[in-house]
Amino acid sequence: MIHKHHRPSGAVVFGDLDLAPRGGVVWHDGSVTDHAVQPRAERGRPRAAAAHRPDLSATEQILDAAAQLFVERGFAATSTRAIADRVGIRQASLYYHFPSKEQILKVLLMRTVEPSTRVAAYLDAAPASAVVRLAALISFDTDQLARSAHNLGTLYFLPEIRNDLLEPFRIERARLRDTYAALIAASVEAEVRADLGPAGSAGSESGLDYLVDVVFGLVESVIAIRADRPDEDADALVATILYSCLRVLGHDGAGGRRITEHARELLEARPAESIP
Amino acid sequence: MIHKHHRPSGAVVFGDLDLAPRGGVVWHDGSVTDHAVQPRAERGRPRAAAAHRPDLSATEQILDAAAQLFVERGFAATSTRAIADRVGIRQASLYYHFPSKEQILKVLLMRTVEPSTRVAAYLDAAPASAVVRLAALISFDTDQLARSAHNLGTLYFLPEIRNDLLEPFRIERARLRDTYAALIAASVEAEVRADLGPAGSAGSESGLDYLVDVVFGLVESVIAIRADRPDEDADALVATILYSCLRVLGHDGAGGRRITEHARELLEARPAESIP
DNA sequence: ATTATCTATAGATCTATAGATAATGC
DNA sequence: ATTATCTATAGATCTATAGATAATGC
Repeated sequence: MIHKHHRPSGAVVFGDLDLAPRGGVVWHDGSVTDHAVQPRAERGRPRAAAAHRPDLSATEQILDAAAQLFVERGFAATSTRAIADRVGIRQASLYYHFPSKEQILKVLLMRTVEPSTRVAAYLDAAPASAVVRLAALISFDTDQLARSAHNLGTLYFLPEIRNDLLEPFRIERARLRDTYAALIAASVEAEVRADLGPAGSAGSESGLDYLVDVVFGLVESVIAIRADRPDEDADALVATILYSCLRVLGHDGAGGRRITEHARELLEARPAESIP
Repeated sequence: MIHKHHRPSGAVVFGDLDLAPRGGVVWHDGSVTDHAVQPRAERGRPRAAAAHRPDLSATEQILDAAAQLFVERGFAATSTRAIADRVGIRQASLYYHFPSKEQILKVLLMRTVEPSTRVAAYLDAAPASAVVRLAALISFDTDQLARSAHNLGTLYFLPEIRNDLLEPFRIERARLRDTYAALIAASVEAEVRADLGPAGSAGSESGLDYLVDVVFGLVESVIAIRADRPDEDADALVATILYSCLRVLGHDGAGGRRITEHARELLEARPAESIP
């Protein structure tokens, strides 16, 4: 069954697809095709107040304001009024660009995870050993989280990510985790594998699964660290996390340094279409 | 200046101290002295519905219901109505036991962190090497988080923990982190210390600080892991996290196993007053 | 004519307080 | 008399929709 629902000022919800005329197209997977990231031309009724970020399109201004507020106060505690105030428009004007508050969150989440899944897809079949590809993924992913605009990774921890609307995000995220799992399985040193006990009675929980959890947790720890102390040196933090991941898997000393170096080269060598 | 404010049914806010007659005393640090954890006697007007958990005092019933909901939906998205419904009382009746929704969260947070700070205080001066004491702390703390009632550790990631009222909780947590930092500084193997570069130009950020972040992050990763897959084997997860922390600090192989074993003994040997 | 805003508001919350009430305890 | 509930409600939100309006574009 297809729902068609005309919005007051032209925005249309048609099946999975939400259209928002000027703001671009909000697809069912939450991505936005925005034809105007550049400063909005002076179409439509003028705003009551001047834009705070006139360098961005209205849609981008909303996403930016919402990102700050969702990170700072959480989703439920951020009113559409607060978002609009920060943008410099009236609360109701948000709904010309997005069909709901949830959709704003969805777009932010999809954008945040997309670069990592893209790089993960490239690394899945890249010409290097598993552990080097894993190191490249850890490095890219951690760096991404360490430098994201308003520490957007924080959004991953919002209780609202369990909302039905956000399933596409959770699926993307699970795919990323799968790539990690495959690379980790092929990267663990024999000594560590032995230490982890019941070596995976194929199917059920193996020691390896916990190791995947730990590495994934280590990568994401950058989010909480940034939240606690925003002024940390991103480079040093990212390096320490990669170093720690490699040690956990049994790669230390000169071996670890060689892997790190190759990972850096692999990332620099990747083709343009895998670069977000 | 002292504020005194009589609540409708006898609850009184007096300076920092909130009194709630039957529910016990809610102290300014958020702890509760509850004189009735046991099934509430049949005082007062009867409830419209039967209690779902008649084995607990009313205050404990509220804390339990709120814990579930805060973890599941977050703080802002949980209404006092929803908490009351789950307890089986009317929304307004909550306010006989707690002066505000924030206070409920505060009590939950203080209770969650208290056992770890208590053990940390004991380990600070316990008769064992720094690395063994650190391993004991990691083990206890992780285990605590892995087994808490409704994965209460999740509350640490709520955006609301920045509320002024919750400063005592943040202070407790910072003290715990300080213990970690001191023990880690004394536990890092020389090789790792050297790898971490600029060996701490006393005062500013040293490589060691990032290592503390990483270990703290590793311990807390148990929260996110439980949230993702609630059925994981807590023992195996805790063991893997401890194992990983030790490897990160340079303690692997037989040395690591020896530390783990001693840490277990140290925890079992601790005096009764440090046992929550 | 199209676009992007605006004003106004319906309807549904939500927190906390006021004060009544139905038990038990003394 | 004390305790622990209840009913009722004030007042402040908050999301989303309806429809008017002030620009530009053709």
